[in-house]
Amino acid sequence: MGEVLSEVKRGSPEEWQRRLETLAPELLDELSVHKEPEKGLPALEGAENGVVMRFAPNPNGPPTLGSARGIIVNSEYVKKYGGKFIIRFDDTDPVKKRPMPEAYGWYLEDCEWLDARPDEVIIASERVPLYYEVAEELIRRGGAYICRCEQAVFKEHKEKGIPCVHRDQTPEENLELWQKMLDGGFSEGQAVLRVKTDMHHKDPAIRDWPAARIVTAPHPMVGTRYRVWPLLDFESAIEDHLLKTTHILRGKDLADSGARQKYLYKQMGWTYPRVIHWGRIKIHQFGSFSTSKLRAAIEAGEYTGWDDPRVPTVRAMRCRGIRPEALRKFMIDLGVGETDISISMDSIYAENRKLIDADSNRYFFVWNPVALEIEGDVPALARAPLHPAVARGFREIPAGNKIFVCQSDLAALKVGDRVRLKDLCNVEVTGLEPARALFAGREPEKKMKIIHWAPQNGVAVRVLRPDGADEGIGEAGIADELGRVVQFERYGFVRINRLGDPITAYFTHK
RNA sequence: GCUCCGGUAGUGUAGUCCGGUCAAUCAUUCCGGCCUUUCGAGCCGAAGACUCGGGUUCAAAUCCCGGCCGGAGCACCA
Repeated sequence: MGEVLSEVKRGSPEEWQRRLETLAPELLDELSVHKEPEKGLPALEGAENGVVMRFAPNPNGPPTLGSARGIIVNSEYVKKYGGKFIIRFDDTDPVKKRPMPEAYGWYLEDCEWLDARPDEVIIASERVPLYYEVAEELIRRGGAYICRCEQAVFKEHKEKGIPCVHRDQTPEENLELWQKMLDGGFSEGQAVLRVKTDMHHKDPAIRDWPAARIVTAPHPMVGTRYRVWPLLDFESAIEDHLLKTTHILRGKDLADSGARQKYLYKQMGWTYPRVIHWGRIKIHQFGSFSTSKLRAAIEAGEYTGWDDPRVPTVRAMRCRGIRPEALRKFMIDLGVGETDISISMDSIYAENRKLIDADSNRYFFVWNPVALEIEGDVPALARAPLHPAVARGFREIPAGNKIFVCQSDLAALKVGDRVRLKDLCNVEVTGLEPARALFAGREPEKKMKIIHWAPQNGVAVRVLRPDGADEGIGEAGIADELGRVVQFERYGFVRINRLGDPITAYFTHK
């Protein structure tokens, strides 16, 4: 080996290249081929013949940006490999994660908007009998038992790794107790269905886990039809089998579910889907978002609703003029890493800006307006392009000797300064309190500071931002842009959401 | 406490499985400059990273061991 290497060292690279050319030219080609990074999502193993994937939210509020990631990535894989994309509502807790009846539709709407229309929609609360069937079969096979330990007692058993007395009940006894649970022979907390795993499993989180419990409170969708409700691991395990799910994308918080559910799969003779975990996502501008916390804040009146621009929901993004394509591209670029990530809205904004810039008409909006009197021959009408680069025509803005400018622009000026009023004329400042100026020519001059302005009879505009609100005056044409995204020059992009006095716009981004 | 999973520029991300093409990709952000009748767009340029320590090897971001840091689970929540 050492000999070979010292020989290699003696030759020049060029010499070796020549030798390689004669020996194996095909290897040389290989050298110059740079592995192109695969665009989009990483390949899924075992996806060659199509996939069945599901996104399984609890409908206790509308989709957030976190949900959007799940919707987009799952649906994108289905687009990529063919197959089926399923939305499954895991709404099996009538109390602690009480579903919101409206939220089911909200999810479907937002999926549609995100270009992720599901091929199938499943609602767990409508399929409880299916879970009962599996429960009974599992009991018959000796894979589950009715545990009547008090919660705290079982917890101790679990920590110490010792089975409780109920673990040895025969299937017949368990079947009888199960029936008693269903029939109302037990009250809440008195009995629970437990899946047998291994009380000596080294990870305590895996030991005999609960599969179903008694809840007597009415469920918002099915009322009091059921008094025994499955827990997530049980419901989800069964559904994934019934739906023939091939790949599960699962948050790291559910990382133990696979290990737990595999005991059930083994007992039932089912094949477990492939699982990919991903980390938690946080957004700088919003922090982490839990639907329940949001719900509480909205109910407390801290926000105007689920589409308040300060809130990280898909509907809020929609109202702010974020395009679904921007969200898709962004989420797909994130990939499916297991690390927890903390991202900035700036990246989404940058993506969105590329999409909306060419389509957005430009308008003047003056925030914190201050009146400016101009002496001289100011044109009565300004003609400004709707877009600086795309020929889409012009907007006409009444001007004249009295207009409005931003207080902050005025504050940066002093008497004697010359400034360009965009698309109108030049002026020379002659006074500040009150603000006065003198007409100073119509032709633009190089290097002159340029500010925008608003007409005396403009429309009142209120911009709601994630970080507050701005009020001011805009040109009248803004009223023609309801529902569209426009750019307020030198301010940023906004979506015109409501006409009226004032017109309400949601801030999109700079 | 027990168990599991991560750690590449400010933020994300590619590369890690199968060590050499990596003086490490792309995006975003930031900073210069140009251009522009917007502080938008565009163009040019710059800066910026392999968690640490050992080991294996001719060669380590990549393999092994240990430390540190971070996250998660151990609910009759999802």
